[in-house]
Amino acid sequence: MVKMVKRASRAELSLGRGPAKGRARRAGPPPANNRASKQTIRCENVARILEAAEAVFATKGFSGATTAEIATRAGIPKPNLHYYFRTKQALYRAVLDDILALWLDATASIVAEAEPADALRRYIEAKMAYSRTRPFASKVFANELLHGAPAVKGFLGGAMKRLVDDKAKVIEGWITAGRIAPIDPYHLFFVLWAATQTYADFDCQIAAVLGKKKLGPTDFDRAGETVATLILRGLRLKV
Amino acid sequence: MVKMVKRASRAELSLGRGPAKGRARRAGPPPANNRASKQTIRCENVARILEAAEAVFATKGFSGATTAEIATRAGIPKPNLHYYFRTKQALYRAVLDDILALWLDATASIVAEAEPADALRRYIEAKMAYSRTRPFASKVFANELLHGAPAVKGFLGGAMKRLVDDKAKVIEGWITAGRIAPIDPYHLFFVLWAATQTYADFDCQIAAVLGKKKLGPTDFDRAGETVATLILRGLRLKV
DNA sequence: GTCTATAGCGCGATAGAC
DNA sequence: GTCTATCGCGCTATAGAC
Repeated sequence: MVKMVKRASRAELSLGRGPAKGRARRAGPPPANNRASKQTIRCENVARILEAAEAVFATKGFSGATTAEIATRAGIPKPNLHYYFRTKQALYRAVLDDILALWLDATASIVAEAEPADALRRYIEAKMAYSRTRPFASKVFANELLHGAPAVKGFLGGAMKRLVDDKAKVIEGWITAGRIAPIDPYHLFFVLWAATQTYADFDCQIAAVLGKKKLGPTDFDRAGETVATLILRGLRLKV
Repeated sequence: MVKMVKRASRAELSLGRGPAKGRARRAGPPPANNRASKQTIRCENVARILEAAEAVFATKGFSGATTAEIATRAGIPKPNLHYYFRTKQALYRAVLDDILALWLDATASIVAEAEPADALRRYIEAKMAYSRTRPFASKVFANELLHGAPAVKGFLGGAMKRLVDDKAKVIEGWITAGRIAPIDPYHLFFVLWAATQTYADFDCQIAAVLGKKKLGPTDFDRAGETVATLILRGLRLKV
């Protein structure tokens, strides 16, 4: 199994969406004084490659994506891509690593002390916002899951399971306290994920059925409102 | 299976190859009538290829799938596959055609005269049953949508849109009659699709989070119960 | 660090004997 | 109708000049 590499340089890339979690910097050769511009170039190129790769992997899948297309989209020659990421597989892993961090963050509002209706509404809004602003991330993840999650199985059964176990306890606490109606907390999460991510993953189907060419902000607003209404009522909470 | 046989004859037509002379192939029941046995062999082979192709396309995606693997899984030599389906693309289209028919059938219970709670519960159970018994079909369709639905865009904006327009009117009728609480009928369908298909498409994620190796019948039962409960309560119906 | 040119090879598709 | 043997394209990845 390939070890995670080049994590350090990605910390400050993330395209300005949300605060980057503090990560250890690269433990490489000590930087000389006038390396600044070179490092900047490297960071910029890596960022552009990762952004291009996310888009191409999202629309073509892993096997359908070509390093040539990623390089073209990133505006760099193809061999340079292989200079920054030795293999297509390594580039894919790097893209996925970025996405996994996003996924863990979204549950932040689900805590025992919160008002259940507020917490769930905020969670749905946060997930729906990801679907709107980071559709490629959602699609790359969906594609990975569809094919059996070869690269993220460890994550799913590890960090992700622990997080959901934790949040499921919060939900159970709310049920025991009579603050929400009884429900299976795990399946509640599965439904929430599905209902929000479907607007990113299967946007073309939703747009086609709605008779539109593309989903717009109002579609996402209406979607979020519908999901929140169904779930809150479904837990016998005041909408 | 009946559908596959039907599709087989359609594939025969589209191939435009006339009947040719030859003899029986592998070991099996001796032919009572030359013509009939040839057709039987053709139907059987086409059915086996379609079944194998659905599984391989589901787990590998279109580009990740190889005709060699499909042929091996179907138990026939690779060139024979190209004899029945001239190109990989044509085989993929044939697999999709089978799946689209399934998708349209599922809404049968949603009719104005029905009791809303019964109709919706039956719909959820039907969709969940597809996720359990035809996971490959769901995955192939999901994969197609993820990549922008190049092969089924016409279907989505055509037959599928008309069907959903129709069923949405039924839902609206229920709302106007005060039989269910107000909701956007289109987004209700999107949530229902997402919540049920996620158990086929992303089964590995759900299994991993539940700490299991694979989803079993009881998982699907519990999932269906949770989805039905959330939706029925979400429409202020008695569970 | 950058990029041209190309090696190496897996894959879809076919020719042609049986 | 079946199957062996193979072709040629397009892809990942690299060697080596600048």
